[in-house]
Amino acid sequence: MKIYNSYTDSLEEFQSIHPEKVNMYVCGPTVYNYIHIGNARPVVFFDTVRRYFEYKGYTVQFVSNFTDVDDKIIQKAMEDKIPELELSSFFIRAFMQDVEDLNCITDYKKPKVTDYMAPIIEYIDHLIQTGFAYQVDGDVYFRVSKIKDYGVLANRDVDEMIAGSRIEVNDQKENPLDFTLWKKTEDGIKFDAPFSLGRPGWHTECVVMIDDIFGEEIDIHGGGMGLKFPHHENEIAQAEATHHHHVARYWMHNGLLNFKDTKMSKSLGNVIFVKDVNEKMPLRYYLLSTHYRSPLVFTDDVFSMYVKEWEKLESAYRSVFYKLDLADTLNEDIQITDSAVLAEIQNFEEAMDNDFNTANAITALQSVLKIANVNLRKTNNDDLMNQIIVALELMTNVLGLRIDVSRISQEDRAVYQKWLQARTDKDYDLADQYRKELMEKGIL
RNA sequence: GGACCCUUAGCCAAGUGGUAAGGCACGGGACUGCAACUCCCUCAUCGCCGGUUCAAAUCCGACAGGGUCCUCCA
Repeated sequence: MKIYNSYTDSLEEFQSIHPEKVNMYVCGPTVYNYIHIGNARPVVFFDTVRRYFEYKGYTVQFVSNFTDVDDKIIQKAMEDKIPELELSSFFIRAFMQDVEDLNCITDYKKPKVTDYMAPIIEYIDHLIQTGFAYQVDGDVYFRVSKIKDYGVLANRDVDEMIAGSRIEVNDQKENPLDFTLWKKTEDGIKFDAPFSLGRPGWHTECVVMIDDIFGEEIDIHGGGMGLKFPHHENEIAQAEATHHHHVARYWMHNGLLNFKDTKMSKSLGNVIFVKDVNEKMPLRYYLLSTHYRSPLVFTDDVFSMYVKEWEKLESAYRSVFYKLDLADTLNEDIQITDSAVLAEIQNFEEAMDNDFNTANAITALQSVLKIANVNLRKTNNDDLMNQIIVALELMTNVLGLRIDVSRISQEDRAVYQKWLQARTDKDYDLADQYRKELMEKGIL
């Protein structure tokens, strides 16, 4: 399979460091608010990446952090007059609820900055000892000039960045590009370190967590395009300083989500929270409808289109399922042998193998729906119908699209028989009554 | 000031040198007791201009429009 590596800006054949195993880390949220649908994009996408690797037979160790120490958290906590940890734990729970509602796998490791304070301090201290960092009046900065590859990930020329800077230079730094490892603070939660009473910078946590949990370079590091610079660049700089590798073999960055014509961001205030979107599966479907590296535009009209497509998927799947269930011929242990269905599974895998092209994978899914609908009214094709169910399940599992169906109860079966009988009797008033009941349950 | 990205039918979206996948909407049929669902058919020469090539949506250049980033902002 091929993955687009942001570090080299090219499509590369994926080769895991350890056979049959994928170690991946995705930058998680700073927990001071609910997440919006733009924040949900990497969450859903990298969950899908994980699912596909598992489908391919890999064991995936998936890690995603929570940044629970940060200026924004401190500020919000002060506004709300509650302790920082109370605020962050509230939004961690809210995040997990959203993640679960989006049908993401939730049993992954979720380290928090507050759990890693000692190793982070130790790590910063080590950088100072080795000359990669320096202290100025209680603050600690990373010495970027020591890293010769700095700027490779973000594809930036260091000299140009300095020349083009329009931001006021912090004259405490040796070099304007140096970034904060530790910040001496007056307000809010503070931690005791040899440098000062303060809090860590944002860029160190991921490196320390990855080192602690994986103990070596990992296969994949993911996150939003917006994190590429400076966050990921700085992670790499630190890893080069201490571990002499680039954190990950493959860096993956998803495109941002725009709301109408600008990006959706908390600071612009044009956000739609995940928790406020009722149609969670259509949301997931929408987020996967475009290749992950392309920008995605959200408007109500576009979203309603995906709500509709989702309903088509759901209704076709249910129709096939209930057809088999009513005939008592449901059999999900069947082998797929139908050439058309097999071809679509192959298309699906080829799409996913090609840098997780979920847009094309969805096309394969839709083709299976077509096969289902075309054959739904035919008889004596239970075998094919069962193969379709298996194929749909395979695809929707990889994409994380959950369709709720359950076996039809005895009572509903009776209603179904009565409906058929009433139609045979041409008693349409009665038939319509039964039909309404069955439709409300989604059986028809 | 600098770097990078995007522009495919009414809408969403694949496609990276060989004469435009798929979905939604529209229109025309079919099925149905009526309806819903579903099915069949129809629906674009790829922002604009110029260049390279036997051949370009796909490569190069200019222009227009949109977007992101440029030192503690996720």
